[in-house]
Amino acid sequence: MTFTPLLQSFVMHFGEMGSRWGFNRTVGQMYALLVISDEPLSANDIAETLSISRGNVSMGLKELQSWRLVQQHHKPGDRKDYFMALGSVWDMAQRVLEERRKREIDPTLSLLRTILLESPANEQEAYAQSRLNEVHDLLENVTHWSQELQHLSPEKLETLMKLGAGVGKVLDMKDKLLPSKRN
Amino acid sequence: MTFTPLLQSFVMHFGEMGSRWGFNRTVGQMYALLVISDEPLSANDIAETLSISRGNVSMGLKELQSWRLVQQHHKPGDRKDYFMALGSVWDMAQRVLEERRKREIDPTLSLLRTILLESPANEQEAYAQSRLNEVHDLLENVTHWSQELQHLSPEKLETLMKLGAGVGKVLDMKDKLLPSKRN
DNA sequence: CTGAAGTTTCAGTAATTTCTGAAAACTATA
DNA sequence: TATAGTTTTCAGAAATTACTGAAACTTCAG
Repeated sequence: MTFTPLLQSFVMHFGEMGSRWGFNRTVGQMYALLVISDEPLSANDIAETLSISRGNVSMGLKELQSWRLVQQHHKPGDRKDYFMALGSVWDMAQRVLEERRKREIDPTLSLLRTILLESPANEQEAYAQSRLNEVHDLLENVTHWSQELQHLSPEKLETLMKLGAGVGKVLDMKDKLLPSKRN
Repeated sequence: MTFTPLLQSFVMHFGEMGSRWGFNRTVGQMYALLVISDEPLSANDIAETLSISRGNVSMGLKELQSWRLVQQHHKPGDRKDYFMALGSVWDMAQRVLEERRKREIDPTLSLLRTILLESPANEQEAYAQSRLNEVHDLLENVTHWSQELQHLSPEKLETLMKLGAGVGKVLDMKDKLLPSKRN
């Protein structure tokens, strides 16, 4: 692929942001490259384009696969592995959110559960537990919610987003129309 | 404050997770400590409890203040500064989300805007732009949405979360009942 | 104005993370 | 089975990030 300055600027930026998004610079660059490439790239293509070592590319691809953000692709009569970014932008966003939930929230949630099972040894622990209980409930809510949203179609999600704060009104409406259900 | 093993385990865990949440280990520990403490702590209290240097605490508090997660607090007749975690768990969550949006999404959004203003120099750039355009729209949607959600009351937010995927049905309902509005 | 009590800064060091490149391990073909 | 093309691994080097502690700074009371 031709790597013009315009494309380069995006790839480099994404590398910088990468660390904030949970992966390192080169992994960020690799992913950006795959996203904007109109054809699958081999590990060598990537290493050359970004001027990074072959070994680094191999590790980076492994990481991107663990995030399930890239797809492997084979060309007939060619032994090399080719890679491309996963489907739609929505798919990508879902993957990133899901993986981050797994890495950032799940472990904390499980620790909180065990902490909350203990009976408090003193005042201070009792206070801490009450605080942690709130955190636990919040994280659990967020987790459930994000899991359920994943089952919504992209169109519905878009409607929901466009609705924005208007969702408050819809909720009021629901309460009036469906008083049978709890909540 | 008494720093029992139970509390310690949480503080240390939060330190480890800290890096995934956008701040470093000690900042994570400091924040955890403030969250579970029932009284405001001085910088010295923090340094001692966590066995870290006074200078590090000073920098960490500065960072937590930049996230607007801690509040300064003065005791009458005492020149020391005391610190406590910000209000409710919801407030904390909002702050973290907002700050992360600023750090993770905003810069990318602004770069995407400038890239999309350029006219594509070749096939490859045209393809890249179409892809980046999708990313741009998604990020913009997410940004607007999260901003609007911040204006919803905690109770409404909780209702929305508990609703989960059920929100899809409510959206259908809305379309039937309010066919006048677009979307 | 002085000095005691406190906070912040920052140069240097320590710890951690990332990257390289050569070697080992695959894998398909002959 | 040998071998050529390819990918993976991983020890060590390089780069980055975090932490310490002493010095500089600030603030306030006397």
